[in-house]
Amino acid sequence: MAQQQDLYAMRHSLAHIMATAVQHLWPAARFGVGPVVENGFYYDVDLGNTKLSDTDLGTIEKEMKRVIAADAPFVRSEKPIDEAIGWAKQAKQPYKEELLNDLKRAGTTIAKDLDVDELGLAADGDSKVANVSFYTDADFTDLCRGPHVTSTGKAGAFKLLRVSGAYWRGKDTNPQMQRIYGIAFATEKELKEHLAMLEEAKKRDHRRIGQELDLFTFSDLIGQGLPLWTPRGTVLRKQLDAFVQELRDEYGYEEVAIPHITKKDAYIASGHWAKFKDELFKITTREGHEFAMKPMNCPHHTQIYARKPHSYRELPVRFRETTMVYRDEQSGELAGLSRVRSITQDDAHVFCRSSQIEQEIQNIWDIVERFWSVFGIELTVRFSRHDPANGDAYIGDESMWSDAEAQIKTIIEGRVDTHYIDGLGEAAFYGPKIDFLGKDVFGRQFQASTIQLDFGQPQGFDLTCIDEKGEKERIVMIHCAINGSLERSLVLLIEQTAGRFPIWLAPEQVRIITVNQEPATEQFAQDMVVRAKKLGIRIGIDSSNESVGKKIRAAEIMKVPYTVVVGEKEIATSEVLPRIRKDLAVDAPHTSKTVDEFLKTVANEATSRVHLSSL
RNA sequence: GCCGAUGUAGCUCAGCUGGUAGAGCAGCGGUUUUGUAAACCGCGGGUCGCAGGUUCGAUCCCUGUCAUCGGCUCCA
Repeated sequence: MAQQQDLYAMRHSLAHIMATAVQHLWPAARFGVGPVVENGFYYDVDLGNTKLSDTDLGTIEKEMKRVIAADAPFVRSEKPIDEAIGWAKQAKQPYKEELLNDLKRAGTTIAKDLDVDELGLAADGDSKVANVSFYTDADFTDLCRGPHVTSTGKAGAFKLLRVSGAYWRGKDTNPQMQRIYGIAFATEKELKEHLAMLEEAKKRDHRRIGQELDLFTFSDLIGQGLPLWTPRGTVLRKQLDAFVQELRDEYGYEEVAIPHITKKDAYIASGHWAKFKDELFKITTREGHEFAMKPMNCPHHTQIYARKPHSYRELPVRFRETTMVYRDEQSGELAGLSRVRSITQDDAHVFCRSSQIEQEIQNIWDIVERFWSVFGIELTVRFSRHDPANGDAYIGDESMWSDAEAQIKTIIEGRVDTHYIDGLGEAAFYGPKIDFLGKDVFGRQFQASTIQLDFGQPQGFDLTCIDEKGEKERIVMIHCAINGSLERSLVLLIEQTAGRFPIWLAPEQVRIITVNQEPATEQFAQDMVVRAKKLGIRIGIDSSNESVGKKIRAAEIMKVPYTVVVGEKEIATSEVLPRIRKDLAVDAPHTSKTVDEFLKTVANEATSRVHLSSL
């Protein structure tokens, strides 16, 4: 614990040292905030027209090393708030001045967009700020609560990684500052280890593996954020989806199918038009009607529900469909498969009575758990609730929201106790959500599975059932996606496995390698393929005129689970000695089997959805 | 969309401050008939992302544009 605090102080101190260096190099620099983040720190600076590029990082690092070598002490001081504001004015630090003014006005129970750590609060929990604290090192003084190391020489090992734009206080209507990022550790050794780990992470990047294993591609001609799935990648998608369908079938979901466009009217009724009209791909027909590519499936599904009256006895009605939706995301947000414009949702909608909400959510959560546990992937639960301070962003009244959220909270706490993130302001505009967050190989978090409660669309589309008294009753909708999107699932899956997919997922499960090109060998291999295909095994042959060693290597690189070399020996004995991919071979010795035995084993494994081989 | 960086063969990359491009792997052809992570020889392949401009001449300099990467913002 003490060590963690030390590291925090080091990183925080490095942020100040970096600011010191920046001030030396660009005396007119105006500073924003400079907090500690995971593995390091950053500082937001405004250098006017000077734009930093990566080459400036070296210059800043050099100056930082000079500041560190001087080993200047960090000195704490305190000023009354008004005096502090005067200081900021005099020092020509408008951003600090703004923060101090906010602090004076709002006290310590400050607006949430203020970074508390960055403010020089002298006393915690006091609603009226009397004094604020400052830290000075060398010739740089900054508003800051601390703590810091005692002197600049004790700041530890660091490296500046990058510079990027960042809006002042996170608002895109504010001026953009330059954010300089660094990582820092107590020792050089730990720093090196972290850098090595980042290099390792790059090798698992789904974009790289997607290319190496030939899973998907992008084309400038087709467009940004529109992945094209190769035969191998398509196998992965189909298998994932089949798994979800299988799970959902157990819980009474029925498959439906809808067109990919719709009239704009559907989104006006759902409420999406008002909020998301700029993010729709719009289509104007030759007769001047406005259509849009569907950005979600709920309005379509509501109309399937609404085709006829429903008795309360039929409820819950559960529709599922895996289909693409299209969203015109801003170009700068697109990234590999984790953010795309054509999103494959394994979407489902439950139409039910209020009294059925809890059971339905529990069932969905069961599916989510059963799905992800097969891959050994643990997701973080987030309770995504509305922000009462931002009422305009949501439909419905406050009491509806607080009731729904209370219900969801009880469910969450019943399942994970306190192990969830409180997502204030993360709700959908129509209702609270339970989101399941995954992390990519670089630690970037994004939503995968999601369960969403919706009171808005049943109203917008006037969805009802006939209750026990023969009267119309307003129903509730639950939206859920287990994968979230197949694209995002594949990010998690590819990076988790580094492309070493379990057998049931592997695009190519068995590869036959011929020793020579004799007709008898070819024939033996072909026979094996025919038998394998009958068992539903995905099998390939490499009968190219290359050495066995080279062909083995090629199969290894493609992470094929089973490689079988066939030649005179196999023809003579009708037995094969399968080579098993290393990660699968842990508890599966390489032993000879007859061809039929071998293929049967593979076929069993291919349906069992277990990770490890039991051959 | 905003800030910064990058864009050379299918892939990974080289190309010295302007004189129209190279390597390895992959591919194709041949020799070889191969036994569990790279046989040997040869060949083809690039309007240097695209479009303008400057210049006698542009992969290299300038402008625009498209795409990728890292952040910011956004995410039904």
